[in-house]
Amino acid sequence: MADVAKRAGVSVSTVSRTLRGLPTVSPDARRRVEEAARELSFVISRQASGLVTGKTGAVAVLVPTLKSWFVGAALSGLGAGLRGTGLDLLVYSVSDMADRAAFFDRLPARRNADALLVVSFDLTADESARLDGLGMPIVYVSQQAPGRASVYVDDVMGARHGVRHLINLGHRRIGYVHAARGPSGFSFSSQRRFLGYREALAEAGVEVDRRLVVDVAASGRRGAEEAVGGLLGLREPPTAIFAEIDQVAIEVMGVLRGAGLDVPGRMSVLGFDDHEMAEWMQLSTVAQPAEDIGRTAGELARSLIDDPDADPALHRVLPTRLIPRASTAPLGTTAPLGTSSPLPAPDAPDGTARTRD
Amino acid sequence: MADVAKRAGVSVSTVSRTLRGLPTVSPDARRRVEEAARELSFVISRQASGLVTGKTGAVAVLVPTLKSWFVGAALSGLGAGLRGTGLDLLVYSVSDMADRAAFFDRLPARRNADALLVVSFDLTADESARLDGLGMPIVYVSQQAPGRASVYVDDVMGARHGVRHLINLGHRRIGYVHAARGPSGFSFSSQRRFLGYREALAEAGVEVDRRLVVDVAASGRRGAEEAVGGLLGLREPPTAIFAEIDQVAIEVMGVLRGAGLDVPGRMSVLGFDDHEMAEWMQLSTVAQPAEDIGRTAGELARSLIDDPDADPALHRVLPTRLIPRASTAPLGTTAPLGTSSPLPAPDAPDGTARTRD
DNA sequence: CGCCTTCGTGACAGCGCTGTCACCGGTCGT
DNA sequence: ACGACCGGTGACAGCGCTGTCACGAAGGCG
Repeated sequence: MADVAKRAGVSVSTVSRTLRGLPTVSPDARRRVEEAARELSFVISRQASGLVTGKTGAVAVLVPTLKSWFVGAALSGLGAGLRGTGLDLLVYSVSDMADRAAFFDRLPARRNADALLVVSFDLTADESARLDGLGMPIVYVSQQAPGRASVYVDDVMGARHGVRHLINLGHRRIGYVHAARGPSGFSFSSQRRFLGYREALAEAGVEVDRRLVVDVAASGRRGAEEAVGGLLGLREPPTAIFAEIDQVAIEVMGVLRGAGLDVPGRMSVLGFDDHEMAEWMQLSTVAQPAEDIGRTAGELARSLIDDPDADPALHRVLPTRLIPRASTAPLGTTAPLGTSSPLPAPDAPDGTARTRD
Repeated sequence: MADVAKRAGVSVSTVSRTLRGLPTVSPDARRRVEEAARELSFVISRQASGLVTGKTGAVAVLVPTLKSWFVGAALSGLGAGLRGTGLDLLVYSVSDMADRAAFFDRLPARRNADALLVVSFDLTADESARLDGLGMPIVYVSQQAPGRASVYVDDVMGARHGVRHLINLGHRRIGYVHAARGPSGFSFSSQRRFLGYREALAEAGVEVDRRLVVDVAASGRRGAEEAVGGLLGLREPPTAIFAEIDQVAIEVMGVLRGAGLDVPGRMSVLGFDDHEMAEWMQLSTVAQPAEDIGRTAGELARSLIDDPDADPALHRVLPTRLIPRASTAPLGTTAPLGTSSPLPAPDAPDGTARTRD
């Protein structure tokens, strides 16, 4: 910085003021400083400025994994939301138990970020208390925390709309497939989606049949085969299946088609998420705006950082959106064997939205 | 830190030494300091220590997107590789052109990280030069840069093995589907995989038929339909299709099955990546160890940071691995309509590896 | 024309650490 | 028994910035 000052013929104070965009700099000095800074490709050291301002210029985000579609999309939106704010993104991916203990023991985010975002992370009471003691703004993403800022999607409503869509198509026996995920995250959405399923059935006067509710035990094909097998083995099998997440829905579709059952002719399948793959597979699904969630969380974090008086317990609930594609159809429709889109010259309209609610 | 010192009854110097793990601290003092630090939940401020040591304690990673399976997996591995080193992970996701210009103009990573990892990012000459002038260690991931450390997979060999697998199954007319991705990344792998395809054919004495090589223009089903339609419309259509990436392979499978063509009975399909979805879909593929790539990159970065004498141009080439699943089969096999795994009680062995090379 | 205000600027302390140096007591070698 | 040595410790400067204060010059006012 001293170099820049010398080159521009001003003091370091003026350089600092210029580079921070303070108004009390003459146009002439400003120009000279900017030029000198460019020539020396000088950038301010966050470390040094942070030392005195007490700000780090970064937000930390704690995620249970980086290999999930949702986390990737949320981070992507978060990055977009932070752009132009000068805030950097510090990612702590904490999956196994050893990492986890280390993270909560050392709390490396402390003092190294201005805010912490916690994404889909199932916290123990101890961990939660530890974060509360952190003394920095926290935003919970895809989960709720009492008294803390949160951004999440209305999973209950989403699931209700999804199931209602199936009901409107004439389905009454609707299977539900829980996604058994690790112990580390996502349980908030999981519970709420199932609640929405039950509410939609109740609303339609359909009783919940526990035999129609199954778990995908393991990840991978095996679990889906067992779950679907269980459902099909019932005396009264379902005519539609609602899966908690798209991944499971896609596995279910694969298993059904592999067994020669046409989707949606013989079985409608509905997912939740709008995973990128859902479109490729023509899966009807309840979309959650993962990027918007990230972006919103970023904005919330920023307001918490900039404005100490901001309500630290602000909740933002984002809407879901039903996207009917070709994996759901009215009850009783029996499509030709094989599925919707023929080739090479498609002789049917594109499979999207073949019905409406 | 002064608080900790007071509480432990020692000087700040001793606290600093203890917390940094220097050996010249008596066991007694060490214990007292650690206790005091825990009680006050004190963590060292990277800002302040960085100011004097010149290290930031973070590595920056530049990615073209966060919504790609590969990037997620690589970051995940990177995180694992960095764990225990005390290095934090700073993520710069730069996709659109405006961001990009801003990033390379301001180079925010400068002085805020000890090393920069550049993942699958197609750089212009100017950008490349700008990074070279950064004066910090750089590791290129999933791409090569002359004179710079790089970690990548042997795409050529991977594609060769994949195509050889198809050839060993008796296929001779093998289609190739390019994945048209954005301008921002992945072109390195793209070129190399196609090269491997051609090499494998040459090796087997099969001439490359340009009509068998198609592009998926848009993302989404539409592009795949056109590509597959083009292939099937040929006088001599292929009997197998090799897709540059799993995403495209899965779309291709969906289109084929949607058109009533059995996979692999009528058409074998092979992908590249081993996207998580590939297993769910029983897609044969050439796996690239995305997490290992990330981990290796992290190790490389660390060695570059710790050891100034380390070769800044070290290349690490990781192997691919062919994973035959149920989407490829010997030429001439005609499976029953519908695919491999029946239900509820599977009466055939699991579809994995129905043949070997 | 002298006074007060405003604007632009420079000097300087100090943010929380680390590296260096000096120092002190005890142990070892001769 | 004496100096050399070493493990353990504290004092202190200084890393690169920012915030505060003081100051001179220019402009506005009575």
